Amino acid sequence: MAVTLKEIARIADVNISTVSRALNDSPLITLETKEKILAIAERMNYFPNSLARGLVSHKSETIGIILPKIFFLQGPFFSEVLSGIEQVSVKNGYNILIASATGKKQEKNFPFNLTRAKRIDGMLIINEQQRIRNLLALKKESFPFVFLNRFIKDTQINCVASDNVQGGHIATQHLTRLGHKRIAVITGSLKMAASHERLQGYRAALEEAGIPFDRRLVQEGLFEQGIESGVECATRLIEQSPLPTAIFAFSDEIAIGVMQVVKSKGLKIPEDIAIIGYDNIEYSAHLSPPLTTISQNPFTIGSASCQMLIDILSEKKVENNHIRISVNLVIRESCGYKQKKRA
Amino acid sequence: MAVTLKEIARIADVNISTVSRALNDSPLITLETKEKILAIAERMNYFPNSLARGLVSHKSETIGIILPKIFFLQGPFFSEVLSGIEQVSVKNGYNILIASATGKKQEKNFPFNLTRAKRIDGMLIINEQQRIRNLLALKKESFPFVFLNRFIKDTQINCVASDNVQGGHIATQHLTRLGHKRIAVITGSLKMAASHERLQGYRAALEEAGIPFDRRLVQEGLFEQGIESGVECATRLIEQSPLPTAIFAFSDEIAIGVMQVVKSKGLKIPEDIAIIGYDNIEYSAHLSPPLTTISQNPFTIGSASCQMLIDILSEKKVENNHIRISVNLVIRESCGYKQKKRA
DNA sequence: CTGAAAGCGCTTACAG
DNA sequence: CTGAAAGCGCTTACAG
Repeated sequence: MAVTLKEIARIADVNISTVSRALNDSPLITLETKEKILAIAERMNYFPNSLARGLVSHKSETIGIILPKIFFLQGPFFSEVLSGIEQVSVKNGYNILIASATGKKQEKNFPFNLTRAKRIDGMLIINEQQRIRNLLALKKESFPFVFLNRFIKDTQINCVASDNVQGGHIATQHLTRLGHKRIAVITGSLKMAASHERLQGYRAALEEAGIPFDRRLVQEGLFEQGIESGVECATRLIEQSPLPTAIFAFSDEIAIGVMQVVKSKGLKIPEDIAIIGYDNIEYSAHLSPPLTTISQNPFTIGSASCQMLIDILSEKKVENNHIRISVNLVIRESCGYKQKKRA
Repeated sequence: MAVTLKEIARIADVNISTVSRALNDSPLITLETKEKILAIAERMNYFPNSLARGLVSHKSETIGIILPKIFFLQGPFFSEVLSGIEQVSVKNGYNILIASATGKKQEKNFPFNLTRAKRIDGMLIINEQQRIRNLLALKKESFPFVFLNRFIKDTQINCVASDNVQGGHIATQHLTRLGHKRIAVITGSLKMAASHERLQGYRAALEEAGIPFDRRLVQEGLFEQGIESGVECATRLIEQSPLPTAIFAFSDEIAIGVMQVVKSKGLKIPEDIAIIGYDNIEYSAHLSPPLTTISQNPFTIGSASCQMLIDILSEKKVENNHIRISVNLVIRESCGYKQKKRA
């Protein structure tokens, strides 16, 4: 029923190894036989059984994407990362297998359930919480992988991540340059490396501007809570006196919550309080006032990590295995850039 | 190097077929030998080579997800669908392979490149534009698949989709019940079935309310353009006289654009013009005024379709192979529900 | 350049 | 209940 090498060999009246050579562009075959065989294969709609092929070649031509939790799939950030991965993988003839590390069984068996099943050639791990122990197990098996969205100190481990330190830095610098001195910050969970790194950039920028760090201006929010979290934290900040003159939110969604609180108190943005966000979500340009923010490049995180993995799989030299993806400052109106310039 | 049945058999001092039986819970084995073998397998961190297993069992335990374009990955809708698929597939021990139908080669070879490669057992096709011809080819190969997010008339083809007719209907009905007679509508591309179906619901609701259909109140927008498209179409609508008293946008993003235009003209929402959206994106609750909208259930679309496919793969009876996922009306303030009730 | 054979790591009838 | 053998559909040394 299924079209196999055997079937094609029978029709072409050659051995199956000859058919295999024709299909694999082997030099060990005359152009004539090759063309005859390819014509037959095409006519029969032949496609190789990738299981059989993989069993002998030890390659599946598939990249595994390891996700922490399903909820990570939500939000435009991950979608963009996935798009980047997808573009590079398709271009290089690789398939993508989504393997969530969710569930007790999966977690217990990770990574052997994946490395030994031979279904994937390498993996891209998107997992803030991934236990280092697991990564070392992978390393010991010398299974190719790239860790996304967070840097591991171990230089043996390949990483691609957004430059959060830079992001925290340029956002804060933008505010200090506009003359702000009391700059509050609303982080994501302090369990996440991203929060710490951005905070590090924030402190560096303060120091450069000669502004002492004030712990009371730091509120710990939650990325998952988004707007709600922004409302809560901003409410606490607004009770302080003197008021902060600027608030740096570690996500645009948090910033949206902040804007709601600030406006509801009758304060003007940016005149009374400047606000800067992080992520440049689509809606941020349509807020009132349009939100100044940091734009990450999730697509590039995806494409760069996938390219690195494919380079490793094809045994190309990888010059730099700790790639930091730059972020950009997107200036709109919530920090009053234009106004100050004119003044 | 790799742990195989052979290796385990050698250590347990039995034949590899006995090892296979132990691992596969076969009744043809004594509890004693089974336990001995399982202990060894666990200690050695054995996991079966899924390629070899699949080659003989003719099952890959993998579900393919076919996407039209990478850009489809963006937006919360698809992410939710994917989450639903993921939850059901993980629970049933299935992996997910993402196979984009993008690229000339892929498009030309679809679906044989997938069905014949034996990498997947069935597929979920998320593809508004997917050519019917391809679906028939799949059907002819009797390859299991479910078509998502659109209904195909052919009852032989399994479909799971949002009830767009219902959505168009209840949104419009909400407006007619509030007394509106001039209800404009901004669709998505009329090339998309979703637009037509919602329009069908819109017309049905008008008819029920005894309101004649007026072609001039229908503007064709573009889902991809979102806010921009809403701005454009609303601008055209606002030039009409008499003005529509309500605007039904086929996406929340379009509705956001509409709100901007309406406000910029000095018109009040909902007093001068009521606005209703579609999708219930996260931000819609935080607009001013909060947007009344239709919420779809993308997670359920994903989980229901995946369950249907798995039922088919496990040869369970599928009672209904055309599943329509209901939508809900989310009443907020942009149509002035509360106000009218009080008045 | 082509063919015959071995083998990738499994499962599953077939003997016993 | 266990083992020996065949076979899934390929690739790739080894002969010729």
